[in-house]
Amino acid sequence: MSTPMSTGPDLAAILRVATTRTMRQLRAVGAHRITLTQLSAMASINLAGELTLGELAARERVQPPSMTRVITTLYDHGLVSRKSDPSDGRQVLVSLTEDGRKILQEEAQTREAWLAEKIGTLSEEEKQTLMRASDILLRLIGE
Amino acid sequence: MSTPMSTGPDLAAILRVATTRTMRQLRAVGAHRITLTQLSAMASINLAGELTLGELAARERVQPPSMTRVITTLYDHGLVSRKSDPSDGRQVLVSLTEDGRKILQEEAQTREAWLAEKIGTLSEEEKQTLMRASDILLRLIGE
DNA sequence: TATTGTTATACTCTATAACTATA
DNA sequence: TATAGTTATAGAGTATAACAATA
Repeated sequence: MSTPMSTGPDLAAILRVATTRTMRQLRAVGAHRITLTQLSAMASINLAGELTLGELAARERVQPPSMTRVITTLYDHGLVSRKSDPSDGRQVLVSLTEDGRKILQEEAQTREAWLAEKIGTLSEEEKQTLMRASDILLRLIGE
Repeated sequence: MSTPMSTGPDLAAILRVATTRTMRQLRAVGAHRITLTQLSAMASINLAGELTLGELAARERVQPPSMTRVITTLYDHGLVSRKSDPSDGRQVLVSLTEDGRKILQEEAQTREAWLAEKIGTLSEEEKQTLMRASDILLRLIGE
């Protein structure tokens, strides 16, 4: 009979600490043309190709007004395009411009460079643990 | 010969997404008496017992002025105490008050409740994967 | 009426630069 | 002079409430 090693509360606590510190590091590292929040939104748009602002807000786990602000800034910089959904004029369809795709590619790489470098020092088994953990986490919080 | 399954860049990208979404969820969930940033600082103080503001800032991965602000707010609410280090008057030693310890315990629990609940649905193996991943992450970013 | 997104507003989080106090 | 922390200031990130446009 094996004793459970990881209880919910303890694991939740260490996950919170690991998440907070990783996030602060991700925000702080390097000098960039776009912020981490913008990068994250752009990556989601790129993955979907085209999607409504509401759907994007849901995927990014922010409220619609917050996403409106992010998209407005990206639009002003020419990185995303907006258009009314022809079949429902209330909805706004968002996609990346060509510039947006280029910037995303470059910035994602430099933004994640420090992490990728550290990851390079890990064993294959450790990398797979992180990959599996990411999948579990994303499923846990609803995709 | 086995092909490496997880390359640095891909893993860095999925880790970024998982971290960002988990963080937003942690911030958004529930109604609280203290913010997530305050909870995080208080947990670090509690772990150390007593430590300098600079050391706390380093552990929390923020700059000293940011930590000064957090501590000032907590001090105003009576949750931490500050005193000059008797052997070096420049340094400020921070610790939790009795109220602080009580609030920390209660808030940590409710703050992490949604996560702990979701964790409860995981298999023992999945929980251990998350636990190992947290350890790897914390080591990766320097403790 | 209900839904989608925007505007107005405000608070949290964090940083850099300049300053004060102590060593 | 060098170090620890604070003050001043500003920008990023996010939310709620109220509104406008469309369905």
